[in-house]
Amino acid sequence: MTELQPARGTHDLIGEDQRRHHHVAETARRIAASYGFDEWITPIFEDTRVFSRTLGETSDVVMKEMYTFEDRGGDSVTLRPEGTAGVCRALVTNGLTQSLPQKVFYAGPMFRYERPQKGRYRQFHQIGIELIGPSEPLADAEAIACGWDILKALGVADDTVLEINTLGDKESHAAYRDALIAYFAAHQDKLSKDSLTRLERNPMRILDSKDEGDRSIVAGAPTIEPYLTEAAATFYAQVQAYLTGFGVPFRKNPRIVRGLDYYGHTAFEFVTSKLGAQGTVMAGGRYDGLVAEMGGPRTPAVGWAAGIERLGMLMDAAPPPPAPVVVVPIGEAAEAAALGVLQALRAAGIRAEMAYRGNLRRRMERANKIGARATVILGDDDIAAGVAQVKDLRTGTQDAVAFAEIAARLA
RNA sequence: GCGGGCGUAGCUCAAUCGGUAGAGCGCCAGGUUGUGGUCUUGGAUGUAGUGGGUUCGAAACCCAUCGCUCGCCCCA
Repeated sequence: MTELQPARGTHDLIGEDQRRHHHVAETARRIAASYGFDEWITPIFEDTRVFSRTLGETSDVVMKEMYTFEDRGGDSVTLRPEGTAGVCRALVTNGLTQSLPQKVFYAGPMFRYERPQKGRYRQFHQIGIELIGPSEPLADAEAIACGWDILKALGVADDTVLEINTLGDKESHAAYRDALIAYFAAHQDKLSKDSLTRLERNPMRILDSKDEGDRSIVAGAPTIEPYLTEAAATFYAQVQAYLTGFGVPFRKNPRIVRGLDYYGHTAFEFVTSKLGAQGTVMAGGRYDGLVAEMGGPRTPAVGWAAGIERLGMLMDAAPPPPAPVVVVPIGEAAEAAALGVLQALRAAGIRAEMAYRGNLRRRMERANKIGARATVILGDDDIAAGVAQVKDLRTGTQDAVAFAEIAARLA
């Protein structure tokens, strides 16, 4: 490969791509702020243990998907594969476990070493929120409502459905897990090869197998509800009641699972059918066990994360940048006067550009091409008279405006 | 990590059976050196992803490699 290319799974965000990206992040930031979330900016790389600790031993495979390397001092660091672990680490290292609740919003790049697919990259970007402290089911519903509002504001809510499930508390979860293993073990002969290995290392994952044959077996598998303790069942019912109270439509999906131990109770995903196999657009749940694994006191928390690229692909179009005003001097003498006009426009908050080169016709063409809404044409006669020709490129009308009034005229 | 499809101009894409590469758009310049959009005339651009092989001859066939894409695995 002689020509330089972006590294595999990375991409440049330019033009429309950048605008979509920015619009997703800004919209999320604004709406999260209205819910009382403050933005945290945590490091893009962390001590590898920040992630390995939370991922536990399920994950000799998972470790292979992280960007982990030794720095020059011999310490193992990892480019963050997700946002929650870093936020929990920051909560602990900043002593904020004494100041709960903390309502955190974040946005930024994440890194996973995997095979790129539609909406799935090695460097990608996520937005997310974490509501740390409350153990009440109202917090779960509020986090979800915030996510729903963001999807609505982005115009993607119509193509998206919220699916919720409960993972129960420890007791419920253990009982359900045993029941599932017993069920699938009884159907071992009909399970796919992949699911047989799942049965060994991560039986819950059989529930979202994509294999045709597995699906019919999964269809008959037990759901968690009969195994819920009374407390867990009540919690789940309350989450649903609050969601209804917030006006968030949802569908129960007993097949939603989470791989790691620190998850419990609520698990949810916003799903679209418009992105092929990568249909989950926002996912989250309650993780009361994570802060403790980070070395802090046991602290309840709930949150979600969403891929900016995926949301950007679902959006109709990003709002276009404001149309500029172009200042067009005719001749060298006029250029000096044009600089003053240009800066006056900018000072008034108007997006203004200078037409650098070519004859008048060329400069007008240029202005038109970049989508200018108006041009301010400055000739020697005009300058002598203290005016400029302000031409509206949409209507084609043009008239002389005194220097001092140009900015107000174009505001 | 595994499997399918694809890779030709800045972009979107053509080219019969293997005979030495084209269109549209865009770009640049002129028609019009004080007025854009429409019109019109002309112009530039390709290491055919890369490397190897078969052949008198390869964009086309074969192998490898890189990248993109769709799916699987995984999904914190």
